[in-house]
Amino acid sequence: MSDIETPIKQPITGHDIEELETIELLFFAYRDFISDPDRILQNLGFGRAHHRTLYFVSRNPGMTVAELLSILKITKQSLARVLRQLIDSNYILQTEGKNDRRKRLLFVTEKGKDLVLALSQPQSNRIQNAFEATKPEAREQIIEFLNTMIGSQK
Amino acid sequence: MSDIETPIKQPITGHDIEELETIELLFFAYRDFISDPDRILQNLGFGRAHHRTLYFVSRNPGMTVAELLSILKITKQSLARVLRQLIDSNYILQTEGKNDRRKRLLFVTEKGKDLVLALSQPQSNRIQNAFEATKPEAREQIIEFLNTMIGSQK
DNA sequence: AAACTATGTCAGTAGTGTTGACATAGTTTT
DNA sequence: AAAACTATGTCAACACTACTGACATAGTTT
Repeated sequence: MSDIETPIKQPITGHDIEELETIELLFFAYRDFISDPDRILQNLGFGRAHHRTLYFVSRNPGMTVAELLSILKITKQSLARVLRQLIDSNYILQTEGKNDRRKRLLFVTEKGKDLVLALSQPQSNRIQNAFEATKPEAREQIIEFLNTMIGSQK
Repeated sequence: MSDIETPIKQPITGHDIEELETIELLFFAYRDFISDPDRILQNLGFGRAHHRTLYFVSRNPGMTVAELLSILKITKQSLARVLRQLIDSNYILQTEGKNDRRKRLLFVTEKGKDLVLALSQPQSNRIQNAFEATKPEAREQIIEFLNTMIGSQK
């Protein structure tokens, strides 16, 4: 029982030390990557969810609410507030589907497009700098690495 | 004025299209990367903040609360709740600093170590798979890429 | 007409984060 | 020794993002 309260004084490590260090790297990289647009969003009273929504709609004009939900992997109720705010403040607009009038097709407005570009700019710059710090041949490999990180694990 | 309500029907793009695509890739990669341990945490009633706390303490045994705060970049009050829960449920323990008795040195317990390893395992596997999908020479470049992503932007 | 689909909304709750204020113990400076 | 500073902890109030479950409406498919 004293066993349970013994402090482990050595850093956790193991055979997969390189992977552990990469976990850390990913945490820091993502934290800082996301911090750039956060500052802009704060002035607008928006959060990260607004950013993501705006981003994916801008990249997939005319996408439906259901498609957006499946990309973001959040619930309808979580998206609802965010989407409402973006529509009410004229960053996004909805049109009825032509074939299926139940569907709401999502588009960014000019205002929305401007915001997306402003939000993405610091992130683009950050990525560009990071690409420039590596060999040109490495880009493809980095993209491959990230692609393999995606999806459910076998 | 009708201008403001014009839907933008073309996907946002630009000269930095590769960077835009990488933004997306990073979003998906991080989302899925973090989803593995999320499932384990849920069963314990913990969240991501618990994971991060446990992780950094395990990697830096004897770190102080202040050091942990500056790594996580959150406020003392945010950490307090999480740290209290981890201490109360015996995953982390505190000892007084030897030189400075105001400081609280943080350690994981055996129980804490076991949990960290369980949480990190799927992430390690994911990273390992991703590394294996790339050329061996690319590892170094990927790490360099991630490192350059970190920090405040010039 | 019935069943299903896409979307929207209501109410309640959880986790993580914030700010500001204040308390206590211990250390450093004067 | 008193004053100032530091490390930590805690209280209250609040914001954002997510969740679940239930229900409503309009439109489509069977």
